[in-house]
Amino acid sequence: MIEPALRALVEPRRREILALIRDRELAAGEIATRFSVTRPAISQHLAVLREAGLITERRAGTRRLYRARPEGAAELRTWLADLWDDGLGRLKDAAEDEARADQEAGR
Amino acid sequence: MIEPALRALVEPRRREILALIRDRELAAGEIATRFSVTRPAISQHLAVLREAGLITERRAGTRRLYRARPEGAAELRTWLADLWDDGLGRLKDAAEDEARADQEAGR
DNA sequence: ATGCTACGTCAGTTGACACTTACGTAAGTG
DNA sequence: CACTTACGTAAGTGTCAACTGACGTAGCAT
Repeated sequence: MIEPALRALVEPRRREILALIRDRELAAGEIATRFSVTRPAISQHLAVLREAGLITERRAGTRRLYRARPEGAAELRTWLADLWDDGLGRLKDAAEDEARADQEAGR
Repeated sequence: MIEPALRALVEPRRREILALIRDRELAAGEIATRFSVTRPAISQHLAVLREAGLITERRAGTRRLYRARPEGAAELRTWLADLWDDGLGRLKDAAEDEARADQEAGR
């Protein structure tokens, strides 16, 4: 399930949206005014972020308030950690490889 | 510079490639045989991963050996941590500046 | 009911991306 | 030298994602 999150975070505007609603709630329209794209575009971005589990939606009257969802990033972070940090000797091995590569390159 | 890394990781095959060369070196051709796509496709994936700083390339004769580069993920992980855990709002302000600049530029 | 506000959604266009085939190239082998 | 191996690169194609403009809808007030 990390794929939707990664795909959501690739878009620069979606990352900016996340930063905007990281520690304060904002309505869709308020978010849209901060960007140069049209309001429907922001609405679609919010849908992508919501389906990725990265934000929460709360309805208040005619408005919809959004906020970043911290748990959404947890899965992504553990996946990222597993991909590289698993096991202990990997960094050492990589360093040895680089040393060997430098040597063979005649540096 | 997190954008190239994110863009590289969105592709499922590139993530599989990374997992393959996480703790062992592999030649481009050997990697290609593990997938159903053609060898040039894998070569293009490797170029994307290399430009994102996620892998290292080492030439040995006519072959090119690839391996995951642990440091490549460090930047991505700190960015991910800052996006949610940073209590000071520095990243948020930066994003707002970007959004405002984007808007004022009329993009 | 009428009107207004703050949204989401649909339809269509454009640009980016992954893929294929064909070609070019550097390093080793007879 | 020619020949093969192990690659990267170029050109073209199909697909998907982001955008715009038009439309539909829920909530509130008059």
